[in-house]
Amino acid sequence: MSEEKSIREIRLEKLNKLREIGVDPFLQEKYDISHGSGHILNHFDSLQDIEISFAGRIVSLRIMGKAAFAHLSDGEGKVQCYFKKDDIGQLAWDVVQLLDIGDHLGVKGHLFLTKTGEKSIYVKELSPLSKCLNNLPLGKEKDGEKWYGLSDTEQRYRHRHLDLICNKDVRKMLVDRMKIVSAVRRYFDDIGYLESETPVLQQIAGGAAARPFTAHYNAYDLDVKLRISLELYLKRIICGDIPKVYEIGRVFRNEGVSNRHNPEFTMLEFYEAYVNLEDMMTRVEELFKFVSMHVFGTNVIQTQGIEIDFSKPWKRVDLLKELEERSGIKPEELSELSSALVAMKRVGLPTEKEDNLGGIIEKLLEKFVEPHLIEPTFVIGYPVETSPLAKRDPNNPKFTRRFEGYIGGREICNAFSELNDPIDQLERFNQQLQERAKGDDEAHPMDEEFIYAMECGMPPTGGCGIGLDRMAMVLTGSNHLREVLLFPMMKPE
RNA sequence: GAAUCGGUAGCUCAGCCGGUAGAGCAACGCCCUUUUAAGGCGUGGGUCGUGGGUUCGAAUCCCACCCGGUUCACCA
Repeated sequence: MSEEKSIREIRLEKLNKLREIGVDPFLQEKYDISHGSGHILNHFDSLQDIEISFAGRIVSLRIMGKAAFAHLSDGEGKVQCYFKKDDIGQLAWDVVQLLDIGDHLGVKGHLFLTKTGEKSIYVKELSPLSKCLNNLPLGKEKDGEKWYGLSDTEQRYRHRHLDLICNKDVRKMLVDRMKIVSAVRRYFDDIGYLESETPVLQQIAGGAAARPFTAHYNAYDLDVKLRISLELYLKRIICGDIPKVYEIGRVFRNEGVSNRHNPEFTMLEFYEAYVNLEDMMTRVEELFKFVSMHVFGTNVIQTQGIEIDFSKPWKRVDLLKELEERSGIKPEELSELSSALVAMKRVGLPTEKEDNLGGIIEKLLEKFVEPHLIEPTFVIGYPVETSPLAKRDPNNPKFTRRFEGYIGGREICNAFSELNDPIDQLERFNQQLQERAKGDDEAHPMDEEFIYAMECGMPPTGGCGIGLDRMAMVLTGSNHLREVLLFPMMKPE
């Protein structure tokens, strides 16, 4: 307000001056780049005597009388450029005076070493490629130590482009995440899976226990929900005799935000006919190994202070046995609701809200077992009440042929031998409806079309779901889901 | 939803036992033809998250609210 001229106004004036001398940065459509920053710095010696053209954002600028230095960043890395008035001429020198940190610039010249030994471009020609109208929070650093930058978390998430420009480690993590998703696709494509795209707008949001978002479709005057999982549609594709299918897609759950939760997140689900639970374990093992190798070039990654070698098979444990080992509660105690409640009380957990045996078992699992599942582990055999879409275990019909995979104490995947018996599936849905009637608004809804598809014949099938964001967290060693989400959910300012 | 910490210049922060604001970087001007956290001299820039209250006087104390971080709860 009281400021004579804002930075934006000053920069607009510079833009106009550039236009007056016939150098309009916004008229440029392209710039031929001979080498990227990595190539220039890594192959510096062999690039001597060659004309180099390079382009990037000005991230530092030092004008000294009749010469100037700037660092240009192409995102991957930055290269210093040297401008000397006598060599570039008056017009180009005038242009240099009108440059700012944040502008994009193209340069042509040859490589040389400065007095202090920095690999640099001796510029002969330059070409402004865009004008930055704002003051960018670009920090300075020396010897790896950083003095300034953008560190306010709120600003970083609200203005992610600034975060990407200013924070190299942030950029790397988000780029790694993109590469992870790409590698996941390649894994499934290579082994003959077909990628599908199923509806996001659904009338019955099933496949998981979660509150959905709702929307309204005007043309049909119809209330619709945003999907909470991919499962039921993908299994209908299996029923249509496409035997290997996967989808990577955004799902939406109307729940809170935390370190490990965002209302929209990316789910990977894959289904394969004629295979079972054990085959799904192999798939998960192979997938993590493949992705780790293709993104990081190694089977061994560091996450949360531990080292994980994905060339080794994951540990396999039985849910009830592991629970007994960690809590002392015997499997027999968990065969009836009444005895389970007694056991739960004995180990010091509140029992008031519990009226579901499966729910109790999962709660005990969460408290006693999950924190210990540091190395990659499959926990096998989940209760039938909380697994309405999984085949029963023939040896113990109160449990299912289902497993969850854990790394670093965090749930990574959920898989089962898919229930393909339509009679049983209908019963399970009816049980879920009873739960819903009792007030559980996350109980699974009835989906008659899904039942119909199954009645037409569904082959035995193995299926698995993986939260890709959580997978990216593990592989990048991040403690926060938001660090691997480009634009996490934020309340309006 | 609960506890707790925070919101001061474009950025990173200081000031907070009440006396209406400071630093570094960024910006502007001048000098400087191999600098690199370039340097030297000078200049400008803030409704101190929002709204109330206490007070002669509030960035500072009190209350409410907004936004964010962390931990917990919820999320099978």
